[in-house]
Amino acid sequence: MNMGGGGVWKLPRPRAKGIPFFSRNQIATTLHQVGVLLELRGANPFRTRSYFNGSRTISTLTEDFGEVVISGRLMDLKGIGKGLGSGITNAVLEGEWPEDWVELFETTPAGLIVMLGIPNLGPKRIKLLNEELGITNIIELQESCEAGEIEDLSGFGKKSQQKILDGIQLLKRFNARRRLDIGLLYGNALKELISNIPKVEQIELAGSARRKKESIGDLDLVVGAKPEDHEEISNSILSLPGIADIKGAGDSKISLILDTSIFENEFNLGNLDGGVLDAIGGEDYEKMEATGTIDAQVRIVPPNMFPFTLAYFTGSKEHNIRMRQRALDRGLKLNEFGLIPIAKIDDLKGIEAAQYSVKADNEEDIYKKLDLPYIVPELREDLGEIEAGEENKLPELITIDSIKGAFHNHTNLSDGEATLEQMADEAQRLNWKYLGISDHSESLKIANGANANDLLNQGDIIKKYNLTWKEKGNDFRLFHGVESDILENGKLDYNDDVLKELDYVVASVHAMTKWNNRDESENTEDLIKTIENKYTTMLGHPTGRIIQGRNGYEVDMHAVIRTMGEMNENGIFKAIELNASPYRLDLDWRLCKFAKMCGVPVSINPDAHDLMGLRDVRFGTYIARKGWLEKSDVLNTKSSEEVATLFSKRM
DNA sequence: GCCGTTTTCGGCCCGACTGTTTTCAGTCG
Repeated sequence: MNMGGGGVWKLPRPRAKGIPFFSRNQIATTLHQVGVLLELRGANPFRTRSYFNGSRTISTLTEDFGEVVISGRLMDLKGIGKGLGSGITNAVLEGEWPEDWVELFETTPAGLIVMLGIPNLGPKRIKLLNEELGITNIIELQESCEAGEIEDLSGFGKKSQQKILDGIQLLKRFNARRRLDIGLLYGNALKELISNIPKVEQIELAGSARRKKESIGDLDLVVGAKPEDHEEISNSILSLPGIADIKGAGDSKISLILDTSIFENEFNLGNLDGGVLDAIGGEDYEKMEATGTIDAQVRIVPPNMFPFTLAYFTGSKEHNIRMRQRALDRGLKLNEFGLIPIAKIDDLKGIEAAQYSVKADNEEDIYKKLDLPYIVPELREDLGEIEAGEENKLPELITIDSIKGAFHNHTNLSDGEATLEQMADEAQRLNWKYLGISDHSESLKIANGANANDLLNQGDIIKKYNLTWKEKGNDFRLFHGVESDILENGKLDYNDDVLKELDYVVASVHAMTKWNNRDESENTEDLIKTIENKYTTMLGHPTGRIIQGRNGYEVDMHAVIRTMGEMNENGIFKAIELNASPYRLDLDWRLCKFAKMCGVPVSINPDAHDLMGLRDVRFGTYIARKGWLEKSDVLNTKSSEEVATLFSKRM
């Protein structure tokens, strides 16, 4: 879902074909945007929150959204009341947006929305800047800062003016967030350095990096140590290498800016697929990342508080709200210092009250005290994990060691760096039992797509290798596939005589411009046609998004997955890719759970273009875990015999 | 705007930090 970032916000136009006039994604996005616009108007924060909650409810709905609206069950959903309910129903059934929403969109300068991306600048101060100085976009804001006009405003000063300027630079460079792989690189490097400081008893990465979000804002680390050692540890942290700047250093919190000198070895992004590199800014991006920085917050707490602080700063905010509420229901108060019986503390607050906290040796203890089994960080998003915990139905999440191979990989036959042999060797070094080779297909000229002859030749070579390995008793094989471009009307590259020779086909969209310029229903129809093609085995990078680079094309992925689920039910094997490249992580984790529910196997594919690329499956595994997937939900945990059987289940 | 109910309006998570301010508002997580 496009929650903002680039571009001007516009209310979507109704679909020409009639009811439902708007899709789930359109409604969810609109609700979110109305919420943001209301914030910029200074509306009641609880009112704005109800729009955000409504957006969330609708985007995570597992039922068919149109049907829920048409059958009049919309207002049965928790968080959708009279106001939102009637507005949405009218939009979906009549094709008309509520007047007050239209007014919000028409009268709010789009630049104000972009300004929200500047760190430490929120809706209230943006509103003030707009009203007092007439600022409507980032360019005017920057000019105003440089002219020194901001510091004279009430509530602002020299420091805020400089902070805004710094923030604008940050926003321009990184869109204010960083990809998971980058965040983990910095986060683990800092964790390692701090763990070597004497008297540090515990250290853990918290925040969205620990929850394995696809992108993260800044790093949070929690350190446990005796109070008398805090000052010494704090000083040691401040003298670590890799610190570009110190933003603040208090008793319990240190705020740092890290740069790439934190890494012992040269900063290296690895080999990227040309299309991905272009989408993210080409060589300019590589240069920017090599000279990049990231914010980090380190909190130092006594060991007895460590589990509470860790849980608190791991989040998510939504999960924490539920946990706090759960504590309140039991006469307890949960915060970053402890889990405290309310009856005991009178007016004591914060750290003072924490002396009465119940004891917890680790996070498990906190969950236990609130009558829940331990919930792993990846699941802490308030997307059903608390309910599942109550019923003891939490999933047993997949781990990297159950991966037996992967199916979307390129060789130098198309745009890969390594040969078939090198890729096979590397897969065996990883202890995999099989590797799927799927080079680009003929019509993708830009990626040196293979012609039919070369592709069939590759198949012959693969057969020979497989035979040799079998004779030697080597438990490894290659599967021969192709990453076929999706053509007009869901057609694949090559004719049937070629396709039938392959073990499998990964069907992927590459003509992004065309797919971006069509509406959701057209794209959805074409994807469904592709899936219904006899030779399509799995859908590659389902939406085509590049994290921090571009949004995916509009598509009703629920409908696509539902179709795949029906086909699987009827004995026809169709899988969906979770592209494990940290630049993609597409299928989105929010949809993994839905695929699982529909019985659609997920294939965690690295989309490797060189040997190192194969190791990207770990990012895919993180996201699969975040998406509630268990070993049995993932195709590439199966044995090669099982895979071969599944691939043969065509129409 | 939603929810729940003591059914018609009050509560909605809560604390730290920052940069302003001279006791607090805004932002963040």
